[in-house]
Amino acid sequence: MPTIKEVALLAGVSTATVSRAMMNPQQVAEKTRRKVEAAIAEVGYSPNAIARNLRTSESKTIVVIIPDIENMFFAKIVRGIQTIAQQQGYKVLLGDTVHNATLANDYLELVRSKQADGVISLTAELPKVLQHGTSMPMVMACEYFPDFPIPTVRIDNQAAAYQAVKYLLELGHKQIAYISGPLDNPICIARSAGYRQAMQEAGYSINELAKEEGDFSFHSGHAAFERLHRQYKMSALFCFNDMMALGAMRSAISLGLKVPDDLSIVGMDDLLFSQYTDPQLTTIMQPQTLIGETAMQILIKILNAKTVHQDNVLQTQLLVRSSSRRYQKL
Amino acid sequence: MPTIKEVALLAGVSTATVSRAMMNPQQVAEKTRRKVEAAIAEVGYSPNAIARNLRTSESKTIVVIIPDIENMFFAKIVRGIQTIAQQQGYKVLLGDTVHNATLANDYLELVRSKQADGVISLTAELPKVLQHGTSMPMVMACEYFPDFPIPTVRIDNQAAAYQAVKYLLELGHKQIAYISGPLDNPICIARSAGYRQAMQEAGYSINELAKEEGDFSFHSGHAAFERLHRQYKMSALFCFNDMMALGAMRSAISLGLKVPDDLSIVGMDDLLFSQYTDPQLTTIMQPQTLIGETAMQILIKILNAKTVHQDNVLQTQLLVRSSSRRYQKL
DNA sequence: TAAATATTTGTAATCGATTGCAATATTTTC
DNA sequence: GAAAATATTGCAATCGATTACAAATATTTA
Repeated sequence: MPTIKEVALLAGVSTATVSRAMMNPQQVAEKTRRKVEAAIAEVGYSPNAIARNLRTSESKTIVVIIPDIENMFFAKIVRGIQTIAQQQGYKVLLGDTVHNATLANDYLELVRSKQADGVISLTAELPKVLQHGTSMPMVMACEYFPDFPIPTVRIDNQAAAYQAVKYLLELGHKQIAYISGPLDNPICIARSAGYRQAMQEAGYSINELAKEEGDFSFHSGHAAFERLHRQYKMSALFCFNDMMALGAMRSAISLGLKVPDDLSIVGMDDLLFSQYTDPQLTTIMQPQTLIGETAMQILIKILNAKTVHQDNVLQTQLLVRSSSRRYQKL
Repeated sequence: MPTIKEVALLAGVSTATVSRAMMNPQQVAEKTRRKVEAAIAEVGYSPNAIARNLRTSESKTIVVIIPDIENMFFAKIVRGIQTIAQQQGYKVLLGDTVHNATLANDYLELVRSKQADGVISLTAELPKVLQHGTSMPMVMACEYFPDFPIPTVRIDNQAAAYQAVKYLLELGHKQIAYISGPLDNPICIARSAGYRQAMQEAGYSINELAKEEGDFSFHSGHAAFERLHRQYKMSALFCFNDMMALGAMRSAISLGLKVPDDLSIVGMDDLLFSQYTDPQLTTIMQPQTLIGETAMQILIKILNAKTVHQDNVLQTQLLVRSSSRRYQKL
């Protein structure tokens, strides 16, 4: 790999001039610049970004930490991030943690070690960060830590769950079960609270058997429904995300239930596929692209001005499709 | 951010010793090492990887270039790559190109500029590489350049398509249409050849109207089928991937067709969802995890030994499910 | 034409680590 | 206890760029 020195030699100038010809073309004379450019082309020079970053201590790169690349929910968010990043000249690198906090730390390491300027985390599985505090430029999207003040972009999880359950109640359902994500996850705690709020407002008591835990994956939704079906008689089901809702729906159908006649299902997210399954999935839509765009905009502000932005809460919307219907006695 | 100097000062040793205490603990005395470790902990030191990489000129990071993060096909491949990478101490960064060759080049730049040691490309949209030749450590997976000898992991695309179409022919279908990906894409060219091979072997001529072009996305499959349906009367459809097959299936159903009674559909890939749609999708399975694992293993060999490995062709398998059935006169 | 000013270029320090070599300290051997 | 062998440490060069500052050159002004 040719270095700046070889270019300088060939062009008959100093390395400083070569560097300037690339970084601030206007401050080097037309003629010299052309010589430099020719030399660059001739040797096929490409600057060593490592050396440059070491000197300038910025990499114009940000890292997005994703808990599970197989969950389609994150795809659109990433696209939103990319759109803004590209406009502002930032590269976006994705790190898939496979739900593994150690791996997440490896990606944070990229920022600590100056290989990236900031992080957007789509996962809350970040143990060490908490200990070191919020020292690095970082934005959380979707997930959040209730007690640490990291800038966050998210929805009102409790209100969204409340809306979903309220909708089912208004359809006349009384036995409403739900499939949660990991129980210790803040957004799941908030959504559970929304469920309870709606049920209690309607005067119904909370049955512990009406709840099962999943991990947001299709398979966990499938398995959770099988357990639910054995332990609790329900006419409606609310799932904390669409992947699990789709899994539960498949499970219900293969257990001989008709959706929505025997079981109404409401999910959350609004995935690409959710409107194309049979039946089409009723769901609480999250503005995925907007979440990504907003997160990146906030991160850029932090990087530029060190401004600390707080919670951004975006709107959700109930999309009624054909996986839910009015309650009917069986 | 504390540097190695501050650690050295605090521990009362030289920076060299601190460095060695981290890189080769066995060559520094027990007592000194403990002093250093204590100092590191006290100031919260974390080595600047940029500086380290500059000196060692390796980053223990590889980049995976993905054409479209919304296409679930790539998720499992990425997982396969990660599994092996992690075992070997490599970090994996993903770059989503959104089908954009310029962005792809940005990611290749990471390797040229020594921020990453190598690339696995899951896309063939890499114009500049061709000009510069295959100078960097690189493996292609799934896609390939027919004329440039980059180490590749892939399936036999022609044989796979042949197998799919042959299967439909054996079911008695004669009017078999197909939805291709981008027509200039090498794997699409190979799959088209497989289609033609099967049709011609069976003694059928090729009807140009039996073909439509998509871009591997769900929506393009949906749109392509609407065009096909207007221009060609078919009893069976082969799609070059599952995303398009699922889109086409939805389109067919919403046009009032029964699958598989009126139309048999065969896809390719075997996505997570493919076995859970209604009807379940018959497809040619690609060994996604294995593709990823193999690609990473080859890349590691290249990085270590500079060995040049050639084409690796992996096995596919026809998975017969309920979206296809024997031809029946209507 | 000389002085003043502006433009262009070069010199050398710097970013934060790693590492070859030399210097020093410790242990072993006789 | 001295010499030899070995283990530990430090000095200083180095990786490949950027950039403050100074020096050289070109341009304008009087």
